[in-house]
Amino acid sequence: MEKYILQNQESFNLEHIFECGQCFRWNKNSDGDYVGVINKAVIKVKQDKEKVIFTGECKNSNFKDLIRYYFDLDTNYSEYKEKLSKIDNNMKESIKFGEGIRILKQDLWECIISFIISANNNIPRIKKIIERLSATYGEKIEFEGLDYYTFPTVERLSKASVEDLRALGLGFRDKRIYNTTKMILNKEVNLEYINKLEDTNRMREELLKLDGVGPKVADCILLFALKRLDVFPIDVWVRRVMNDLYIHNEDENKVNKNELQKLAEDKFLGLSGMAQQYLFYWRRELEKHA
DNA sequence: ATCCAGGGACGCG
DNA sequence: CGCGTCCATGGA
Repeated sequence: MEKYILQNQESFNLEHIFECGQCFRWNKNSDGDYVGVINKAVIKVKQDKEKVIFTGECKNSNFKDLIRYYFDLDTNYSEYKEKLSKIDNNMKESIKFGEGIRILKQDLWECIISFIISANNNIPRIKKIIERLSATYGEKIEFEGLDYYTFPTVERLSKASVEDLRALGLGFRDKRIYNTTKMILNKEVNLEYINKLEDTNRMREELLKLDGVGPKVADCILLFALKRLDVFPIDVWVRRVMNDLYIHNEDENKVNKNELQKLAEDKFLGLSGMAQQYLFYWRRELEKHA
């Protein structure tokens, strides 16, 4: 059993990190700890007061390095928060609410499949589908007496037929997952190449070739797997909160997407992805508890 | 029953 | 190009 402890880590709150919509495979247990799977490692995270304790099984890589990389611990989020807080009171409020958010560095392949599944779907169901996908095509790992599953590899998932996928409850997304898996397998779209690209728009261009990846899904992948903080994924929640705060259109559904994209770009100065996370979490949590 | 969910593909003008 | 429509599924 590996162990790593953080003391007085700035900007780190488990609820904020795991409930802000960026990831789907972390679940809170009865003790309030979160357990999740990163690559081939099952990790448990416990937070009390000024301490964060990571424990887990990790065979293929250095435990501490994996944690520091995945949780983006070498980035100072206080600087982001300071910059964004200066913009207006809305940002100040949303950051106060989600002060412990960090952008996880998620695996590109897993992120692509996960967000294709997210299309016209809700978060609890997205999580269930990804679990079924992992339990069926992933690798079983035992941890503290429970079974966990790695996210399936490209090779493994490529063995699934459209019908196999449909049986997992994917709905109309079955064909998209099937096609995208094939395109990645045969390097029609090369993930290693995308990972090496510098330019955000070149990256997006490549991602948009994949079946089921449109503007919103591409931006989520850019933000959550490729660390592009200058993108602004617009979903129903972001549209809602942006309309409430800045646009005040009678019908939020009629807010023009391009206009909204430009507004975010101008307002959030290269940190629109961070702003999007604070706003999304803030608006969605308030609605939950309303 | 009807609506909605972290949208995208497709066809049309 | 911009816009409407359809797409499976399950929970509210």
